[in-house]
Amino acid sequence: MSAQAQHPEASVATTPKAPRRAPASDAGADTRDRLIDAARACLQSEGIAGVSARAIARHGDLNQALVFYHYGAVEGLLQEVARIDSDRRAQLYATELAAVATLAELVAVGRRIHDAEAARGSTVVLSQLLAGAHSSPALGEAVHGGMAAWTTLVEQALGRVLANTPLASVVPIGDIAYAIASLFLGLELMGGVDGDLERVDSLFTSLDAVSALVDALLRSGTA
Amino acid sequence: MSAQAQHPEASVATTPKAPRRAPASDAGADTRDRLIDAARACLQSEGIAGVSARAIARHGDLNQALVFYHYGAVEGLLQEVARIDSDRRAQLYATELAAVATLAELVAVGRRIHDAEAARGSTVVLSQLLAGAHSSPALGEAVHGGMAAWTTLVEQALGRVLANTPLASVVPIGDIAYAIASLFLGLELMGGVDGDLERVDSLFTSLDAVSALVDALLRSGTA
DNA sequence: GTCTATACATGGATAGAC
DNA sequence: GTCTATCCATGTATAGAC
Repeated sequence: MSAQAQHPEASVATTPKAPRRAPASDAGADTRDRLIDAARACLQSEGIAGVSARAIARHGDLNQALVFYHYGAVEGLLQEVARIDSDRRAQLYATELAAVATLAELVAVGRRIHDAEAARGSTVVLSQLLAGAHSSPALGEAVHGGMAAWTTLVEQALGRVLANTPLASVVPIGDIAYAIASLFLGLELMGGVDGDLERVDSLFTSLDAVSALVDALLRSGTA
Repeated sequence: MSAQAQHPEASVATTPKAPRRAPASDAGADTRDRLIDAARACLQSEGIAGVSARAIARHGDLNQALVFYHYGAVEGLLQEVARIDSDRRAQLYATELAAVATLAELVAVGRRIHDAEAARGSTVVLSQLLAGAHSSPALGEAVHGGMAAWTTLVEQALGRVLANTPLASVVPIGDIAYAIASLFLGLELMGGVDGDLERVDSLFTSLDAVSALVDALLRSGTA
């Protein structure tokens, strides 16, 4: 994904050139959207190793040069994808998790989100971006924000679930939230390889039963 | 990572050419080992997106053409890396998990394995291979075997832990084992991005406490 | 803002010398 | 079995026309 670097680096971008990122202005906004979508599609079907300005352009029937005009380089575009997806995800999770008050509900929301994200293919995109982030600090930074927001939201929901419960002071909520977020990621990666769609479904069904049990125990231990 | 494919495909490899895989014979065995090591190092420091025959050669001070002579193509070499690492991992896990009889021991083994694998960098390699596997069925196949073996070993250990326990008939061992394996993977990916080494340590410490508690409950519920 | 054309670099893969 | 040299495909990035 990288060749040379005869770019003048991060100069101040004097006047009309190299809008390192979206100029925020009106015109070309549609093209930028199409570039984002194309990059996502490319990431999804070719993987991070198959991404290039030309490959992205193909996926959106766009001109290869537009990547450089609007984002300076392929990586700039990928960073933008990471940011946008992070925001969308944060909003989705915030909405879904807002009403969660029991473990069973948390599991149900987890399944719903997983199914929706898997169907949309956005977890594939995320895992590919994460793999790419390993060798690109800037991309890593762009992805990291989204992960942190994710973990925080799960943490808050967990806090609500366990509030006024004997477990509240025992269970390390931050750790568990981190584990849950990691588990989500791992499930996607595993699923991408073994192609076993029923596995995750079975897992969630098991968690349904277990969470209902724990909820009952919690209610009896509190009240 | 791919350009053209003017390779005669998987012909029968008449006589002296294109030993699609390691000829198993003596000579050149050392070179093959060095190629494997170089590929691993390359995967680790450049990521799947930065892997190429030339990049691999650089990492091992080898000649680029050797990749094609010994493995037919870059992907063949990566598949070999996946297989070898899978075998090593399966052996390590089998040894470590053999003595596990309680949840606390399982957690302790989990921490030890995670630390060892993280220190060695082999989880980074695995996650990069997994990302690459998404767009390469053959590589996916090579990686999948290792994951399955992994899950199976955890499953067997869990079975032993819960044997003669009220939970044995309630807990879906296969699902939990799959979740544990996924969690391992996810933790590595997360860690690669947020660079927070203490997080996982903290998580394992929490799990130590929880597992000890559950073990006590199990023992009192059985005996 | 978008396109075509083009420079230059890198990578896959092979032939042939050693 | 390993190396050098080489061909050709692909990719990055820019210049300049529209």
